[in-house]
Formats: sequence, structure tokens, C-alpha cells
Amino acid sequence: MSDEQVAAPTNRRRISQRGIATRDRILEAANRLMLVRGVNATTLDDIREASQTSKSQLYHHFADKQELVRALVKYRGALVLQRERAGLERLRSFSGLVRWRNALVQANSLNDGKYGCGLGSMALELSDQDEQARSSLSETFAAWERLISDGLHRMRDSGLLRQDADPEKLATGLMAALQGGYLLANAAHNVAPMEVALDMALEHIRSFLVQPSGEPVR
Amino acid sequence: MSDEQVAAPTNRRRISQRGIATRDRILEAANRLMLVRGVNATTLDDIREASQTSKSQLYHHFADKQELVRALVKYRGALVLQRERAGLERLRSFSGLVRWRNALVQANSLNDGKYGCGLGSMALELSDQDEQARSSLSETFAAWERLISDGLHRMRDSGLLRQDADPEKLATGLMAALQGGYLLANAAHNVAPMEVALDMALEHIRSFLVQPSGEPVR
DNA sequence: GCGTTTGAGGACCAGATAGTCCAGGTATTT
DNA sequence: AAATACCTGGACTATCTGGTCCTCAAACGC
Repeated sequence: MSDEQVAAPTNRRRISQRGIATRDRILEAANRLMLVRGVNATTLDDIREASQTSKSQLYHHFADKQELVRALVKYRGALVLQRERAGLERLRSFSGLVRWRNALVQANSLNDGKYGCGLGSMALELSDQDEQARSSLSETFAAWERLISDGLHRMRDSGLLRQDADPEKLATGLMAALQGGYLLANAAHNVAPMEVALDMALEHIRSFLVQPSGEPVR
Repeated sequence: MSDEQVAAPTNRRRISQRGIATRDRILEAANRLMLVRGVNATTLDDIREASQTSKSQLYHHFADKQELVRALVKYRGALVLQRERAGLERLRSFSGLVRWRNALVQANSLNDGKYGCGLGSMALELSDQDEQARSSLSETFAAWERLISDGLHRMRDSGLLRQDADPEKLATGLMAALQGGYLLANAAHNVAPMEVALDMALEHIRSFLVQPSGEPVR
């Protein structure tokens, strides 16, 4: 009876609104719990309870915990990229970068620097544990950096940035400052280090402006 | 018979060379294993086996896993600070910073960016799980940054850095770039992002030199 | 030498947790 | 209405793992 299902565990074709909703509820719960407790410290029972589903549903939608985690990596990646796309896809000026910085800082200050970046924390926890999750995360970081570097490219093309500015490297540096800022802020339970780190990166980018405005970053 | 021992589990005074050696062996093993697998994914049995000790010795030297982890946080912190003190306490020039950078990059490139910084990985894993470990890590980061900022202070006092340079902020920014670089390098299994991040931070510091030398960072 | 302290070794226990299975009920689609 | 997909609930297992306990050996002071 369930032979066909077993035969095609991954690419099952049955798609019902209800099923999708449950699957999403599970992912959403896993997302929430694993952000504050970490992946390994969160049990499937926690997720089952938080998502108001049953054990069998967990295993109906995901083969095992590892597959759930991998799905979560993509889920969270999609969330971040969607949020970041909204803030970055029309980036055309330095003040746009400052606004982007302010939004991130403000969001993180709401919980006193705790929890850090959903992607960054998974990266450290999973990189040496699940190669597939690692490469997926790596790709998400790359896509995120591309959103930034695309904006920087636009700024360079429009003559705002000097020609010798390297958008890719600047984006990587900014991303590292962001992730390092998240990490230090998390350790300190204080958003201040994240601000300093981002300001440093922005200042660095500012040094590539064709005509550096007199006012400082903030 | 063992009532007295139970009464004073923490501040025991018995100090034997043999005992210290065993304790250190345990910590050293925990350090090694937890660096690659993470804290939560490492079992006491792994540690027992790797340290060639017995279960009872683990619990003779540490009340429970949490105490072991906390001891490891200090152990690792001491190791890092010792290593960093050697490389930073005589920092007096920009080229000294570059040498410091090169040493870190080279060390991390030996394992293709994997594992990251022992402190940083613990910070993300423990910050929302063990308040005591978190604050201990936070202090270690502060001490590490102080090693850097002390060097920058010396450079400023000697007239190398401009007076408006803020050594504390520069040190925080550099530390964030380092930690973010570790994280991205770990996710990518490639040391390149760490190089870019550190170079950005160094370039930022260089912009505060009184007479910026013409040659780039590297 | 003798008793006490310290360390080694490992058997053992209890609880947590991933994962299985099934019996039956409810929605959705055709 | 029939078939298919989805869901509940919970019992059950195997394993892992933190933690306890007990015995024996070595070291050491008296």
C-alpha cells in the first residue's frame, strides 16, 4: 500500500494545501526553537509540541532529523534572502547602505544582541557535521553577498564609487563584519560591537566614494 | 568515608602532580574533540577515550559536563590569550599587524578554513545556553581586544597613528572582521574570505596612519 | 609495616531521544 | 461517494549518554 510512497520519499507529488501548511508549521517551529537553543540542543519532541503536530507527521514530511535540518537551512536561507532582497535590491547610494545597517542594528538591539544571525550560527554548528548543510549555507552566503555587491556595482557604474573599488571584496568584507559583529554582540549580549564592526566596514566602503561626503557614517 | 570530599567538591586542596596531569589530559582532549565536533556533539565517553582516563576520573575532576565545559572555556581562553600575547605584546608598527594577520591566515589555511576560532565557535554555541560560559567568553574577547588596542595605543603615542584614531573601536572592528572571517572561511572551507575581511580591517587602520605608506596591505 | 588518601577501571542505572508502527479518524480531490 | 492524501495519538524499541557506585591498586605519611 505504501510501497510507492517509500519508493519516492523525496519527490512525492501529492500536494495539498493542508499538507504544505503542516510542513511549513513544522519548519517555522524548528526555525524558532533552533535559533535560540541551537540545532543540536533542540529535540524533535520540542518541535512536535511547538508546531502542534504529531510525531508521525514529522516523519511523514521529513525522513529524519538531518533532513529536517537541511530543509531548515534552505528555509532560513530563503527567509534571509527575501528580507535582504527587499532592503538591497534598490541599493544605489551610500545612504542606502547606512539605512540597511541601521535596520540590522535595530533588529538585533531588540533582543540585546542575543541569538545572532540565523545563518551564521548554523554555519558554525553544522559546517563540520553535515557537508550538505555546509555547502547550502555557503551558497546562501554567496547569494547574500551578491545582493550587496550588485548594489555596489550599480554605485560604481553610476560614478559614485571609484573604478578601483572591488565590489566583491567589499561585499565579503562587509559580510564578515556583519557576522563577526553578530558573534561579538551575542557573546556580549550587547549590540555595540556589531555597530562598531558595521561602521568600520561602511567607513571602508566610504573611502572608495568618488567624493567622500564630509559627514561621518552615522 | 568520602563525606569530607563531597563536602568540598570545588575547592579541594589536594594537589598532586599526577592529578594535575590527568586533569590537563582531560581538558586537552576535550579541547581537541570539541573544536572539530562542537561542544554538544562531543560525549564524555569520547573525551574519556581520547584522554586515556576513566569515567570516574572525569567526575573526580569535574562535577559534571557543564563544569568541564566551563573549565574548557577558561582553558581555551588562556591558550588563545597566551598565543596572542606572544604575537601582540610588542606590536608597535603597522607591519607588525600585517605579520600578525599573516600568522592567523596561515594557521587557518592549514585546514582549509575549517573549525574556525575556538572561542568564536563556543561563543555561538554556548551564549544562549550557559550564562556563565558566555560571560567568561565575553571577558576573554575583551582581553584579546585589549591586547590589540594596547598595541594601537602604543602606535598612537609614538606618533604613527593619528590622534583621532580610536584604538578601542579599531580593535573591536578588527576582532569582528577576524571572527566573521573565521565563520565565512569555515562555511566556505576556504581561507579566502578571512583574508579579505582582515585586509579590510587592516586597510581601515591604515587609513589612520599619519603618513600612509604607498604600498598596500599585503 | 599499616592505614589513609588518591587514582584507575569499569559495571551499572535512569532518563532522554531518535525513530518505528499501527489503528483509526478527517479532509480533499476526482 | 470513493479514493487518496493527510493527520492524531500514542505505544513501543533501541540506543546513547550523563551520571552513580563499587572495587582494587598505587602512593604516602606515620
